[in-house]
Amino acid sequence: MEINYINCMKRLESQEDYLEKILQLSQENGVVHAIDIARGLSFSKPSVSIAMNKLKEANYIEINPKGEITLTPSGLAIAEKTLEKHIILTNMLVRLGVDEETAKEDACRMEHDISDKSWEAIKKHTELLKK
Amino acid sequence: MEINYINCMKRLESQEDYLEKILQLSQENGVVHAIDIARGLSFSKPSVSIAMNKLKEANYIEINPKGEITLTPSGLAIAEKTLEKHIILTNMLVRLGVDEETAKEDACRMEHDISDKSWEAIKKHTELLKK
DNA sequence: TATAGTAGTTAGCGGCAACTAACTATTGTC
DNA sequence: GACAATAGTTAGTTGCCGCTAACTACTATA
Repeated sequence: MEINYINCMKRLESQEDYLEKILQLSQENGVVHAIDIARGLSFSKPSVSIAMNKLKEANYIEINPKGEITLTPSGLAIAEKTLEKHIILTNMLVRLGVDEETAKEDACRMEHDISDKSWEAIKKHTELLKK
Repeated sequence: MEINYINCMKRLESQEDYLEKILQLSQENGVVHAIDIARGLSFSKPSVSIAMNKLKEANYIEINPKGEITLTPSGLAIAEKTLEKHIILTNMLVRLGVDEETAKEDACRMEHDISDKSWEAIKKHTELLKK
């Protein structure tokens, strides 16, 4: 098999992790502060502070004067897709016989690597399986 | 679903890429030099030179005075596993309807993220499919 | 009201892994 | 033998993304 190594580069996956966490926290608690993200991801406050500024610059989140963080439509789109990937990949692995712990860890990394094209194919397949 | 973000950290994936490429080149051409790797991965010579020293330090490769690079048993083990993941993941995606180009690109990233446990499960599943 | 705790920021650091520029050493050809 | 091409190395840079230390600002309580 011929293997093409070009375009193997990772996208900015830390951003996806942050956005996914913001979505998850907003679903659980409503309001999201930087400190919640730091606790949720086990990162330091400065790491989160800097990451939030980058996400704001990229127009993925908004931060009001109270420090409340909300996803913009484009940020929400990424967060939802990433979270969905996380959940479905975990389920896929569990169905294959992988223990939940390991499945979650692997899904957490793989969720950043799957192109939209492959993602659509996987989703279609899991929907077929449900029937 | 409860999601655990701890232990989401990547392993050293550039090393796996290098080892995989060395195996592939040795299968194709026999002898492998740093320059072949640089061309194969579209990396600069210095990048490869430094990476080779690290792989040598880690006892994954040996480099003779002529500059010929060979995999040690431990390096070969990683290379074979990574290459196998690459191929099987690509095939999986293609079977799901993803075009070959995209499948290869995605497999190239995902191959580094799958734990041994999940990998065994995936392999078992693909072997079942063959029957 | 003084003091302590909480949230967020700024400055500076370290590891990883790519890069360019510029060097050395070897090989091969006229 | 000289000169060019090829292979590899060294030095220094960049970007990403964590970190700690130390600061500010707000809040809440004795």
